[in-house]
Amino acid sequence: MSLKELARHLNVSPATVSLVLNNVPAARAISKATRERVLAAARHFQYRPNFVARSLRAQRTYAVGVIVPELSDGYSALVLSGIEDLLLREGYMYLVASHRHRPNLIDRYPAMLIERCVEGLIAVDTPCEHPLPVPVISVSGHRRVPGVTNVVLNHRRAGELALGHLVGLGHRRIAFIKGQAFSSDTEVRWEAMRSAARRFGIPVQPGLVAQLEGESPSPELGYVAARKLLAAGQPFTALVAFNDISAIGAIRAFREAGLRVPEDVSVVGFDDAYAAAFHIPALTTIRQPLYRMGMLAAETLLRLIAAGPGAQRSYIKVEPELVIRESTGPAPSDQT
Amino acid sequence: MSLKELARHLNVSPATVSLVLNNVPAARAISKATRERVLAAARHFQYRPNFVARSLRAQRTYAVGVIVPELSDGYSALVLSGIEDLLLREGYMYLVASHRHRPNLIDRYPAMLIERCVEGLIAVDTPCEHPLPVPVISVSGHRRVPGVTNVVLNHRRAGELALGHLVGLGHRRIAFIKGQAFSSDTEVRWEAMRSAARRFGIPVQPGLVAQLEGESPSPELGYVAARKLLAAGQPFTALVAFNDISAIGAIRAFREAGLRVPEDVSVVGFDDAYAAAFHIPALTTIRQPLYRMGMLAAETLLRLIAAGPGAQRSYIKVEPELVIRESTGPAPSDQT
DNA sequence: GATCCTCCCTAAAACGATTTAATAGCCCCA
DNA sequence: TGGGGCTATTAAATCGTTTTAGGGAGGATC
Repeated sequence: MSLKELARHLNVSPATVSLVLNNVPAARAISKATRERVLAAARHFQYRPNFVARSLRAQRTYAVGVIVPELSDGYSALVLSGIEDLLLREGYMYLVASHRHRPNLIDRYPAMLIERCVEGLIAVDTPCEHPLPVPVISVSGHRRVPGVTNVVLNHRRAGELALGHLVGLGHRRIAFIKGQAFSSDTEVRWEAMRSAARRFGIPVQPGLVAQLEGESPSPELGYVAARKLLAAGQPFTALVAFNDISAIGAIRAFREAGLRVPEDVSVVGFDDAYAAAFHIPALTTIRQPLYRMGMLAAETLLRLIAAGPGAQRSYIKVEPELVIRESTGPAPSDQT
Repeated sequence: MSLKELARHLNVSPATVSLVLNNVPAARAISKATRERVLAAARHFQYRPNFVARSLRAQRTYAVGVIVPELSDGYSALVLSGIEDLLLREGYMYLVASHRHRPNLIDRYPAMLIERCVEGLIAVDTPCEHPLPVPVISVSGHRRVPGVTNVVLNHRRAGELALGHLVGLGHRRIAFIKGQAFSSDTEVRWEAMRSAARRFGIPVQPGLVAQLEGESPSPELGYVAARKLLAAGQPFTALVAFNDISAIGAIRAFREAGLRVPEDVSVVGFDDAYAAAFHIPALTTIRQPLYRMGMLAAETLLRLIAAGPGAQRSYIKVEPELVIRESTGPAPSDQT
């Protein structure tokens, strides 16, 4: 039932009904009797305003778009939870699109969402190169692009936490698994690790660095990378993995090679995904406040939408946290 | 830039522009010269039709709503991936809402989505009791509700696969972890297990049945349930868990109790989530084709939308698959 | 020169709301 | 009796499209 029909039924004009139902200041001019008649009828017919019509008129959709690489990788899902909670609380909803790292989709999805008249965009671990006609928040984006606000982890601190922990346990020969080239955090995190290593006086040997390759969100990639590290033959007593998932894969590779974790090799993950706490051994990891990052992104986006184009910071920083569990331990004394 | 402005710029009527751009049959009546002029201008100004206006006019939004309990639980995310792939391919987008099992949200979200003019709804592992004015697909729904089509697993077969595998390995004392009361599959799966046990002549002892309690999507719940089973003191050599996540928690509990998996206890999971293959030990599990279930749900929904109200089946069944990995093995001979 | 095509295009009415300026009725007062 | 000031309501424009019925121009036909 439309507002017009409701008005006809009541023998008043659509304007009257609209004024009353929206309870705008101008509605004080409507007599109390009419007001109540309208409200009663609306209730009786369960009138619900048509959202599309209203959006058209008001030029507001109360919708934002979210672009993620992959829904089922733990990382995006957690950020998304934070985004969702904040958005729904504020009366917004969101459209999701996951591009699975396909470059044509990474280009097309922002355009598609904007065509759907979203009021803003949140890109999670997804590069956004081109300025867009709506405010954009990039979670884990690091490039300075006009109109884009980046929500980033304090990676310098993250590097310190990870390496500080290992160095404190006596490790000196530390291997690394870098993220995939397409992951927004890869470069920044790698730089942070290198610089932390420098500060701790730990050498970073080329033979002790592997990189994740491929797009699957499974531990397989970490497994493959760890096997490469083992194959390289250069001894190490600890590994810092790009994320928890790859850490889990690496642990499996170590185990198959007869190495115990943490007795022979300590492993530090990253993210603190659900899986981390309940893996065997439970993962020591650098926690990213992913849920909070999602909330922060959404909150900032709504603020930018409300403020109109213009004012925005380019960086919002959140702090990592070291979570010590079972996958790290003292460096073995019989270093070979 | 709107169609109207474009028309003014070209000195033609909006109707002409619309006809040409939509390339409708009636556009053949527009002279080739005009047609090309319009197309060129549209390209030049990068004209994009306003989706909201078009939706209002056509009374179509090409959007559907998806309701899930939780985004970050592996299960929903996989189903969602399937849903997304099919929807986007067909030019649809979707709005997500996750209710985290809160009853008021389970009631409100369908209404909210319908108010947003979605053309249909997919409920994943979420009860939908009331008939709604749009077609609804329920993934893992089992109740027969008018207007709701259920996409379900062949649970009878799933029970056979799980118990058949264990019985084949010599297990007779088998423990179970049932799902939470709120999970749509809990009852059906439990019935399937009981009936399979009956067919295999395996007794189902009350002391060997625990139930997941709580809403966290972490393995914690399985851990707690397994500890209850251990505390009950009744011996068992195998466990069938409600899902992979709880199986992982259970394995941790067994390990803490000094039991080896699979040497002392075999564990069968359910779902075949990403975590299953890379857990240590890798999980033997009953695979649900979650991605395909999502696709199937979306495909069916679009078909129902196209067909208009009326015709729909109430059940669509998919088949489970036994995936044998490391968490199951021969029953220990020294049964106590 | 009236009639009838054909060809090309447009006016106008939707879709369902919101909002602004205007109006109709009424009372009061000079 | 005319105007001023209320109060209660509404007409009409608007948002940006789509679609249908129809109109005008020009040439062919009778």
